[in-house]
Amino acid sequence: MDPLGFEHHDHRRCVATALAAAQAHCARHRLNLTPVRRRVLELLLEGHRAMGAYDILDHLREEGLGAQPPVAYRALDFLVSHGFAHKIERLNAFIACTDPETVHTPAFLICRGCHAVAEAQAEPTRGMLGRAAAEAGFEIEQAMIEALGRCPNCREGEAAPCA
Amino acid sequence: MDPLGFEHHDHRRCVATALAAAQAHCARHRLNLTPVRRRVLELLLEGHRAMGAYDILDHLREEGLGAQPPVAYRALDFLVSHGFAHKIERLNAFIACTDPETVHTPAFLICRGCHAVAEAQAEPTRGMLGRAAAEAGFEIEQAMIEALGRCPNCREGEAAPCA
DNA sequence: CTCCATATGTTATAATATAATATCTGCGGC
DNA sequence: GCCGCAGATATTATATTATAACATATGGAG
Repeated sequence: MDPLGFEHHDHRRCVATALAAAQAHCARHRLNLTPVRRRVLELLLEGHRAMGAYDILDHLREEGLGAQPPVAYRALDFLVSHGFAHKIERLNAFIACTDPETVHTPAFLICRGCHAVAEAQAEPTRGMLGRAAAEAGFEIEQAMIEALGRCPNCREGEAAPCA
Repeated sequence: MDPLGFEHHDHRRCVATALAAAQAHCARHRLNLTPVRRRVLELLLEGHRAMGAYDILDHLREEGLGAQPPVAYRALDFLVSHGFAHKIERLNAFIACTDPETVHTPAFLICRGCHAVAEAQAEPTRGMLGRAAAEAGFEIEQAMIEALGRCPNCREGEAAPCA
């Protein structure tokens, strides 16, 4: 998929590419992409949507990769802390990062129709928020930006039926 | 404290003022500010920080206003849905709104030192996020912006000790 | 007074997350 | 080799956050 959007795409290929990239990144940075961690990332990439820790755990359990919550949470912690995945606080769910190589402040566009989630770039230290923080003397270290709304696909299906 | 900041202030007075304003607002809009709802708002205003639903519930229980989770959650739902309070997703906690009369997109500055939370104004449909959404054809209906960092008071206590 | 809408009370349980402890595994040093 | 350590995993138990479902009360409209 396009990292910014809701468009259709060659999904099998994007999973394989992202997984290979993650593996390469881990090799370069001496990170240990263990089978569980790798599989969780793969599940997130395949799902291509926000998945709960217990959704993940169900898959792991079926595959004999672990049956208890900490297994899923530890793998997710690893992925999140190294930028391979993000947590969507609004949904208590996790999603694969669309661009792990770039340090960025992600913003998420969450469709309330189909529950798809797109990742966008944000720049919290600019704009009104940055100004307000600067005025208050607050130092922003990390920001979470999640927008709820309608994706283009879901907007098509509704529209004004009046008249 | 000033509604937008981390400054000290006449707290007793700000609680009373906000509570009176809420009461007036409810009267004008035919909203039912029942004792539990009113007390929960007062607790949030007094606490002047993000409080968990179960923190609230503890107080209610002590005061004989309700002992089960739904009591707290229902009151919080009322307050949030009418703009008297906000939920901080990042903390799974709730905080009194500093400006219920103005329709706004709040952004929160959460201090990781003292856990104070300040409310700022944001404008999600402008800036990078708005542009990204527009490009993707996504319609933002609601946004949640939560920044983690250090408030001015906590920044003072640290600072570079080198040299 | 009755009906109805709204609010409250209560029980039970769902969903999300972590603490604490034990075990395993690979690997550098000796 | 094998000791000891660091990181990873496994398991048990429990904490924390949230809601479903249903029963009861309360106050105003007709």
